[in-house]
Amino acid sequence: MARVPTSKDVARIAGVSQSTVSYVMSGKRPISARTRRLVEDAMQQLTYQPHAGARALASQRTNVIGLVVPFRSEVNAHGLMAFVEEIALSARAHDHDILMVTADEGTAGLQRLAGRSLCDALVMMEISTHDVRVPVVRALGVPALLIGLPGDTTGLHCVDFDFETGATLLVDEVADLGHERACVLAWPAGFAGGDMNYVPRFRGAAEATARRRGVELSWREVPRGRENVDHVLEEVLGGGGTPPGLVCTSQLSGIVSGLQRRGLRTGADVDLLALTTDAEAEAEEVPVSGVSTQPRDVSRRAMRTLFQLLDGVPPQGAVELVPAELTRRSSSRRPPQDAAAG
Amino acid sequence: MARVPTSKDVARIAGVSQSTVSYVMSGKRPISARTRRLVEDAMQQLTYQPHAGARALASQRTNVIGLVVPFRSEVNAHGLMAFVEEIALSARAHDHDILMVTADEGTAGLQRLAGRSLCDALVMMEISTHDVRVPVVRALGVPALLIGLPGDTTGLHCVDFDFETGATLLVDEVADLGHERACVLAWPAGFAGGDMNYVPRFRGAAEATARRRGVELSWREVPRGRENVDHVLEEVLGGGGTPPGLVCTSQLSGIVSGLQRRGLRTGADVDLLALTTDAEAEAEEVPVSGVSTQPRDVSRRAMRTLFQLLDGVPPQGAVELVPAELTRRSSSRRPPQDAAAG
DNA sequence: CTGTTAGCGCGTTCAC
DNA sequence: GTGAACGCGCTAACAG
Repeated sequence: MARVPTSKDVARIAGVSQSTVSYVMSGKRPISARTRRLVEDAMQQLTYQPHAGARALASQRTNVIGLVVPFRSEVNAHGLMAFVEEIALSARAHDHDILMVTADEGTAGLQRLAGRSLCDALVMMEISTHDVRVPVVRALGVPALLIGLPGDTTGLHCVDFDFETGATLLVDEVADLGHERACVLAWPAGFAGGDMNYVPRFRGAAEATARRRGVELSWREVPRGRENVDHVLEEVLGGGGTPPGLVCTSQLSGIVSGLQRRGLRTGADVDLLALTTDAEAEAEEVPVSGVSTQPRDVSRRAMRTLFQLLDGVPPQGAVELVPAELTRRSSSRRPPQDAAAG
Repeated sequence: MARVPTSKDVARIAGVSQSTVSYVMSGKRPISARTRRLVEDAMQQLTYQPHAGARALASQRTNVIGLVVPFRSEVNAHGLMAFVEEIALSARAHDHDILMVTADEGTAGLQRLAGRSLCDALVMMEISTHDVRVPVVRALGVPALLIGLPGDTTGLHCVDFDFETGATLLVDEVADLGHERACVLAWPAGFAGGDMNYVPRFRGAAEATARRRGVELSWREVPRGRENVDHVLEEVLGGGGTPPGLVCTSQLSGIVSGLQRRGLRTGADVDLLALTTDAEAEAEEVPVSGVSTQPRDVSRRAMRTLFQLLDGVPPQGAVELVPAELTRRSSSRRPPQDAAAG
């Protein structure tokens, strides 16, 4: 464990002054080719790396992004991992690192990260309508980016998936398939604390579209557990007659199993669409059609605007929605040409 | 965005010197009750928090642990999240934070974290037998803790699950159930890079136990995908007669579905045991018996010894294995009393 | 028990 | 185009 080389060592070996080394690194001043080579060679030779603490102290910038991770989230683990990985990758692409705090630290985590100057900016996910952390970040005055929409977005920067358009696409597809009835197998009542506003956003758009298309829409919350799934499916499908077009927003695999138990093949006996990630949709034995919530896209956009903020680019909008797209796989029939075109 | 208060401000308001403030915080010197109150009141009043960079510069300690996360891992996402969350929680319990780097940064990430003094120690997961990162951490001389065992553990500290005992428990259970044949539905050939030594460790112990118990053991690698699962199950179960006791080490849900497709009920028509996490085992419709790899336990032990290292406690052993336990759920019958006792 | 002082390693004015 | 000098906020010897 030999002593770590400092910029002073580099300067000595290169035969220049310490500040010259600094300018070679930052590029904030023109440096002659010869001097630059001398310095860079010295750095290589020593495998020099700047001390993060010293740099943070002098420059007031840590090159670290604080990320609040909701481990106890009810959304699927794969989706969460996708968010986090993509955020980490984006950060590295901008020469930043990620300091991770768990969401269950609540506001204390935020105050620590900001107050101790552990990071330059914050990223938070799973924002609820009345999220207690929101007023805190606002007051903190730290650059922040929220993934999800709080009720009041004033003074904030948010990125979220466009659930409204997602709902529209899904219900439109059900209508295009000729169904007179649609059923949304929806998030259970207390899902993720019961205060996620994408639920009413999705529902509002779904109902509006159903009205527009003359489709009868029923909204069924599906509690966890096999019995509950079976019970809801019995209510929805037990009456006989043509089953309604199904739109599933959570617990996809549980519902797919439930349909299997009833002897229904998705894409043949019943049309199933889902709001979920591509990965989850494709993991089912019969790949599921529907709208992807695109966690990676959302993360990328979030980080893009976050770095614009850090670079002093004037923010163009407080709220950014990632557009929804419908992907047809095998769990639903293909609509007739004319309907699809309409 | 007013100026952040410093310890100098605290000192001025408390009417003491800056170093006294420092000693109140660190407790490295006895402080009179009166002075302590003065200082703490001033801190409260200013909502003072020490500057992490400045502290790191002066103390040579960052209070940050670097964590290398293998996002692209083939092990299940839930298990990975459990590891990471538990590590984050343990870190906070010791007043440390987690700096996260992705495993695909390779050795570059390690050198950056260590070279720039971004953290005091490293935690790495998914260590393979000839992991290229291992010689690097060794050379770096940074306190490190590996979750998993490299081929050569000299000079390192490792924590892993006790796969040998796990295998023994599983095969013993199959024997206790009266089976003359056992079949391990094993990791596919190139799993996680094909160099994870828990595979041969598990296999060796499984085969030794089978020999000891007079059970005929077959080892079948199960490649991904429904067709592959079905194909292997056909080979294993197609011959008619009593099916062998099944031990599954990966792709549990795919295999459970495959058994379902063959009309076999686990726990009745066939005994199924698994090596997996409790969460995954209990997520199946018929909860699966077997041995849990205990990601949270492994993480906790890892962090415990890591902090002992950081606190200068002499390390008691280079390799620590988390003991295996068998949990009986519904996917396998209960062995007769006398056998279980044996 | 407390205050004084000298760094920690780097960024950034100034002079040259 | 370059170097000397100061400050960032905190810790830890050294005095008293």
